[in-house]
Amino acid sequence: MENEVKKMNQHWTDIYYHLHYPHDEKITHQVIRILQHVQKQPNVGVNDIADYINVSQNTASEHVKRMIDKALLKKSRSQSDERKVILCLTEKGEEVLFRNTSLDEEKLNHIFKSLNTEEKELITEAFEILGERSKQCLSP
Amino acid sequence: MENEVKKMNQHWTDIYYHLHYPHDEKITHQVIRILQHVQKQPNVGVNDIADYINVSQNTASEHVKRMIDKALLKKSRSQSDERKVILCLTEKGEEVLFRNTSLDEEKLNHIFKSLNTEEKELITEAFEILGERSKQCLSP
DNA sequence: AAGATTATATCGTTATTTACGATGTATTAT
DNA sequence: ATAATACATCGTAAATAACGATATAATCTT
Repeated sequence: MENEVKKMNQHWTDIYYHLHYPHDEKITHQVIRILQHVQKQPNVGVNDIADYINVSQNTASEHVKRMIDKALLKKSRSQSDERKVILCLTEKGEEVLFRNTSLDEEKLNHIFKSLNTEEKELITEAFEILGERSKQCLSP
Repeated sequence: MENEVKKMNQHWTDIYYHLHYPHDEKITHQVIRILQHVQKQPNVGVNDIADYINVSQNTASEHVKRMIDKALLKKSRSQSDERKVILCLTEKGEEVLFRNTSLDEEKLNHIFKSLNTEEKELITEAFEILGERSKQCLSP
């Protein structure tokens, strides 16, 4: 059981290493993590980011500012509370996040073409199950 | 088919978002990528890194220097050619890479416990297949 | 053996990033 | 009216990242 998990992680990192996009942009982990958080959680504000990446509020604010300057994020205010900022990804933000966390669709397609129907179904279903179950874990 | 791939990427990012370790260290993408490359490829030297992350040779050399200072990498020289540096990960390097690219074993274990035997086998096999096939793609 | 090539290292420099404490400014709550 | 909340900005400090130029040592070529 323990072992299954370790092997799976082995495959997980192999898959990412071989199938990720060539990420040529110079981007930090913090920025990626902010993009992820904004994409996956609703109504993320500056303080949520500070908590999530574990920095002070002003630092988070500056991250957000820089990311808006780079057109990765858009900012609006909550209707119910005008103090609160609501962030969302710009198209560019989506794209940068995609290129830095997803698998290369071309390569994936290539692999899928080499699989038989049974294997394809197997993989599709495995990811469906794991994707759903992961959401039920406590959010990070 | 195209659609299968897109859905899979959706699950891929969901899984990572929900199951990654809380990475508290401030680390750049470049450093992670260097760690990955050194771990997954044999006999990586300074120039290999420069090519891989697309920077000039001196920049790569300085990355390596900083990473050695931080005890993420170890350096030795090739026996057959004393000019060539051979890099490998220190234990700390392995650990940092693990915490920044793998899935949280505890969370994975928790999920595995909630799966029935059939689902477990499904997932295990899916990752085995995908892990193997990904290695046959052209290396990045 | 001299010169060229290769692999890496170092230096000087520049720009950007990252983070924090302190302080300021709206907006909402009491 | 005052306090609390959510965010923004300023000043500052340290680290990072990148490059061109130059240096060094090992290996290859002729």
